[in-house]
Amino acid sequence: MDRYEPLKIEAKWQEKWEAEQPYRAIEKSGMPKMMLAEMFPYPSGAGLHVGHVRNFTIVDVLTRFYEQQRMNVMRPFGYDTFGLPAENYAIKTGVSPKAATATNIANFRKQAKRLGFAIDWSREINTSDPEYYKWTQWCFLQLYKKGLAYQKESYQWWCPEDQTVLANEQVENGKCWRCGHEVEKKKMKQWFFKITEYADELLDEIDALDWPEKIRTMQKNWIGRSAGAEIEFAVGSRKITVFTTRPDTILGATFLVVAPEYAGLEYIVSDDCRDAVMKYKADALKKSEIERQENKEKTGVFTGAYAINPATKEKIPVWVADYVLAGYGTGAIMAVPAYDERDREFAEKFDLPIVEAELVDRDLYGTPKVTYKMRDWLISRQRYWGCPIPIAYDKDGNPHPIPEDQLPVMIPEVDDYRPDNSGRSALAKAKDWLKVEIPVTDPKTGETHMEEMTRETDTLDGYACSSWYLWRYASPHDTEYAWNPEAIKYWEPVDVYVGADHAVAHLLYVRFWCKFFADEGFLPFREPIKKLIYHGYINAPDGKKMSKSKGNVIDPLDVINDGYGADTLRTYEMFIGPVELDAAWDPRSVGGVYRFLNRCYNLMTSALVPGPRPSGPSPRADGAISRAAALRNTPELNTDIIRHKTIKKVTTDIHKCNFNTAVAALMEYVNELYKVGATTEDLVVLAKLLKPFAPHLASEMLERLEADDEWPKWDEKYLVAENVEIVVQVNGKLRAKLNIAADDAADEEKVKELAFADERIQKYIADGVKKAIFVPRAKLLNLVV
RNA sequence: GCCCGAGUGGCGGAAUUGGUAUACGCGUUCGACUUAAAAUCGAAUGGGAAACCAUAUGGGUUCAAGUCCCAUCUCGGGCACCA
Repeated sequence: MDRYEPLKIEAKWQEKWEAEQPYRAIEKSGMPKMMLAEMFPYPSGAGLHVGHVRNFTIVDVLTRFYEQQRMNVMRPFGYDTFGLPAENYAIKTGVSPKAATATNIANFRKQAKRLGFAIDWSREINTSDPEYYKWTQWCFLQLYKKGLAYQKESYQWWCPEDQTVLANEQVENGKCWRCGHEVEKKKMKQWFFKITEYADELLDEIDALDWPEKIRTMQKNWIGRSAGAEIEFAVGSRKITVFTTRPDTILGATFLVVAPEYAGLEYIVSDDCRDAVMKYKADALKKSEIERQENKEKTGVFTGAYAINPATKEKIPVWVADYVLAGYGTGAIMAVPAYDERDREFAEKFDLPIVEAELVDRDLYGTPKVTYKMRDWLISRQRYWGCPIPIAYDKDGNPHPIPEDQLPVMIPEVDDYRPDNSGRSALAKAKDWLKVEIPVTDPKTGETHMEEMTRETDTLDGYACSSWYLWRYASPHDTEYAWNPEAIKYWEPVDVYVGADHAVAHLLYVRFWCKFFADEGFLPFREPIKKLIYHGYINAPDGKKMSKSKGNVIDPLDVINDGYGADTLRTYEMFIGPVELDAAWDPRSVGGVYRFLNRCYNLMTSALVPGPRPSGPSPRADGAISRAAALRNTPELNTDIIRHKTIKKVTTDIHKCNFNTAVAALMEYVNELYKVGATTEDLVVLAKLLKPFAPHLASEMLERLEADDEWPKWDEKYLVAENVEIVVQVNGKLRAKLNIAADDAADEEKVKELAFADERIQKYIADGVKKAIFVPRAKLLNLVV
């Protein structure tokens, strides 16, 4: 007996796809293009997890859906390979990050192929490949040339465990996003990208994007624009400039507060207060972010200095307190305890005056100023396994860019991957590599000579590598350009981008780089991603996060190899719930999806067997199929209506990314076909609609049915039934359903006549009907008694 | 604390502009097939004997409310001294 054996079918089709590579994307002018991508994975040693499968399957369903509609589709694939896990593994085992990465990529590729994704494998990229990071360095140099990559000495987040600085976006609740260790503040000279240059545009254009509101709100909050004013307060011969959003409250400003890290603090502090202020500053710097958050009790000390309020001309004291943040505004505020809750709390604690003053004109004493919460993006990392920053220093310590023709700056081979104790990465251990000859032009004579310099030993934040990879997909092997201008013009921006993480960091950085490279004339668009699908996580059956330590991890490859196959896994993960919500894995529901695919297969085989239906018991298909077969071809029971209804439902559901209800509609269709019998046309349509979810089974069905996979169209004429059901309510309650001819259903008088004559209705309307509301659109009649 | 989002059967979840609540799947029960089990197929499945009552709770608007309005409770997410 022919039965559904997913592992056999899937092996057959995967072999065929491997040999034929049918998903190559080729530019075809005049043909509408559709480019789709997932947030490329970090290939860990553990292999694919169920979350990857959800992510990649969403992209695959859409890819196949558009491909079947004969759009010119590109669905590339790549690996985000720099980062701490590979480096820490190297420190522990001595296996080089390069070798470990190669092994992990091979495993990921194999597993992705086992899931049957419609990937153009010729467009595979890897951020730690020198052919790739050469261009990451090129991007850095473009930003450097325009002053958007710069060095600054300031207090930075430092992770003592990973021995590296971190960007603001990589500190979560005062802890390192990678290892969870508490972070500290450390004063260091570091490289930054000037993302704040684009703060306004990043904010203003976000609402025009087809992105989930949640992400747009998070980005807006992160950028955090506030309009206010800067006001100068004289302090002896010096001055303190404060930022305020309420310059109109200046008459109530009874003291100033500066942050502990405030740059001019040591110059204004009086001698008798100096010890107390310096001690307070030292304590504040030592405090971890966690401690600062836990203790919101106001603390602070008087500096001994007084400022002149420019509005009242009164002398007001200057305090230092850690509730004022060094990095925001000017690091100094005018405290108006009558209007600001925090200032009031501080004033009450330290017995400072609170004055309920009148408001003044906003522009009277200050200059208008817009401030952002977002800071510039700190990109230096004191780690080995990253993209080297293409910079060298002369003997005076001045930075010089590595000339573009010397790229890539290769990562040197070392024996020990540990950072050295001086706060430098392991790159510092490659003594020969450190020395480099850089051409220097004398500004006076215009002559160029070579000068020996020392290379930068910091590497770039991995987010830099992922800030441009979507463009590399357009021309992944180009040796002349980071992205080929013609290819980028055809394929991009990305039409659909799918992911579950990086709401602010990555998704803000790609927008920033896009705007910069558009300004430089390298990109013909200013937003890189048209539509973003942000899907939920898949949790363990107990609803908790899957984790190795809890032992509740579901391995997708186990699900496949248990006999369910990739089609069941894929379809299940689309059926699991609304795409944007988290879902809990349910092993029994996986079985339900398997049964559904099995029913699809049996429907086909029983229809394809010529002659009388198989009789008697059989392993998978028996009586009901026979009955369905017996009903087939009986003209009264044609399936045109349900077929067209299903085409419409599945098509519109996929457009709306309602994958769970699309699968439900297919299940409903199969259930119907089991009852009334399937025509060949029904089976072909079923296979076509099923293909995005279960491509192996669907391909097998289409082959046996000798049909192509072109997406079917529905015809509205089949959706208009000859008879319709009219709902009759009495006082809003369902009392009867009338099955009447479609022509009569639009006729109010006719419907009423039939309803009044219906015995189920008569008993409710014996005392007369006050009002009758007929809604043809809803096919509903409501009688008010 | 502030800003969003969500509360629907035993469970995951469906329900155009307000218009038949509970699609689909799981689970459960019964039946067919089988020596038996599994698998498969079929039937039933919100509660209640019924009238009726049910979409977190209490009000409101409406001929009609899961959907709109007000209040309350619970859960989830984001931000968190941003002046």
